Parts: sequence; C-alpha cells; structure tokens
Amino acid sequence: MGRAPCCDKSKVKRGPWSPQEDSTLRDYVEKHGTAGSWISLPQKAGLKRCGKSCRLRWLNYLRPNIKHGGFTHQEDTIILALYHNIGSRWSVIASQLPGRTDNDVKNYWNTKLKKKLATNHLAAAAATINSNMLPYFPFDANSYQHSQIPLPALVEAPENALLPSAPATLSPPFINADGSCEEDAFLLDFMPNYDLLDAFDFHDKFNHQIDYHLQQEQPIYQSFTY
DNA sequence: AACTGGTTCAACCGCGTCTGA
DNA sequence: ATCAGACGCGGTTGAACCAGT
Repeated sequence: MGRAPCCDKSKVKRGPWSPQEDSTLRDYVEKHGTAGSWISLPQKAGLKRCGKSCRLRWLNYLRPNIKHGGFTHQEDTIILALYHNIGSRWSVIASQLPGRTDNDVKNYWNTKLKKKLATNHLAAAAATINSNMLPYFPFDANSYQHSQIPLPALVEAPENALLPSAPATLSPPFINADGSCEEDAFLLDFMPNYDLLDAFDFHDKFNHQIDYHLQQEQPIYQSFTY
C-alpha cells in the first residue's frame, strides 16, 4: 500500500510540454505567481497537468535566466569540489551556479562529468580541494541539513592560508633529480588544481606563487604558504 | 537507406520534510 | 503532539537524437 498519488493520473496530461502549454503556464505565473499552491495552479491556469509537473516545468525550463548546456570549466570545478564535500546535494550545488537548475547539474554530472572525472586529473584535483581547502567552504557539510537555508557565498582564503600541496602526480619523471621541476610538465600536470584555484578566486596569488617557485628553482611539490 | 547501440535530458516517481490546522 | 496536504529533492525512466556500421 503506497502513498496516495498527488493527482488523478487518468485526468492529467503527461509527457513533453507543448509550446501552447508553456505559454499558458508562463503567462499565468508571470501574472499571478504560484499563488502559494502548485497543486491548485493547473486548474486556475487552465492546464490539464499535475501541479508537480507544472512546478518542475517552471523551475527547470520556463523561469527567467535559466541556462542550458555549455557548462564552463569553472562550473565543472565548482560542481566537483562541492560534490566531494557534500555529495549529491544537487539543489545545494545548483544554488552556487547562477542560472543552473538541480536537474541540469544532476544530468550533467551523470552523463558527462562523472566520466570526465574518471579519465583525467580532475579526480586528484577535487580530492586535493576536499582535503586541503575544506576550511574555506564556509559551511559544515555534516550539519547542513535538508532545509531552505541558503548556502553562504564562497569566501577568499585568508592571507596566511595554506594552499593545497601539489598532487601525487607531480612525482618523477616531472621532478628532476636535484629537486627542480620541469616548468612545462609542472604546469601541464598541475593545471587541474590551478583551474580549481582560479574558480575560487585564488588565481592571482597562486600564479605569483608558481612564478616565485619557478624563478627560485625551488621544488614545487612542497606545500605552498604565503 | 536501414539498423543498432550509446547518449542526452526532460519528465516522472516516490519519499522525506515542512507547515499550518 | 498529531495529522494531512503540499513542497522539494534525488533517483530513475524512456523518447528523441546521434554516430557508427
């Protein structure tokens, strides 16, 4: 004995939305809002749809400023870092990406990003972020309960912050016998982390740090401090 | 051109949580 | 404190599309 369905399936239309239905829903919501009840909205708007279906269509497709597809590398890194910290909390992750919906982020993760993660350096980079940069995510993933509390904006690390150490992939043959580092190899190999840092506004500081280490010919695989 | 297998993504489902009576 | 209805979420499905043969 399951729970009662939210509406009579035999009396509502299902499947893809027509342009006419989209137009009807958009016009109604823009004029009246959701009026506090999605369940009663279809009847008021003159739609033969389930309220939940209307809500989903509006949130994922019709509401203003929605972006579809074309995820940037910066968005990739934010998704990765948050996924490693809080898991499949798609709505929380989407809230950090303006114009993205939880459904979009979830689909993107399941169809593309997961595969990408399995095949390149991003895994190591995300793991590094997880262990070394977690203090700079200004929330506690364990105490962040299923709720409407908005996630605070990401913050810049303090001046004396300890940056992530280079990933394990920065081992020979990229490191020379005397401890110096092949610049090109380093940058190529470290690029995933570099991009992650860029995403969190560390770009300039970290760039200077790389330049410094390269100029000084110091081993770059040691930890970074300001 | 026709078929097949893989991919994408909009939409659905059902459960947990919230809220108001 | 309890309950029922509504909401919001993550997991899953399946039709449409694409690429390869």
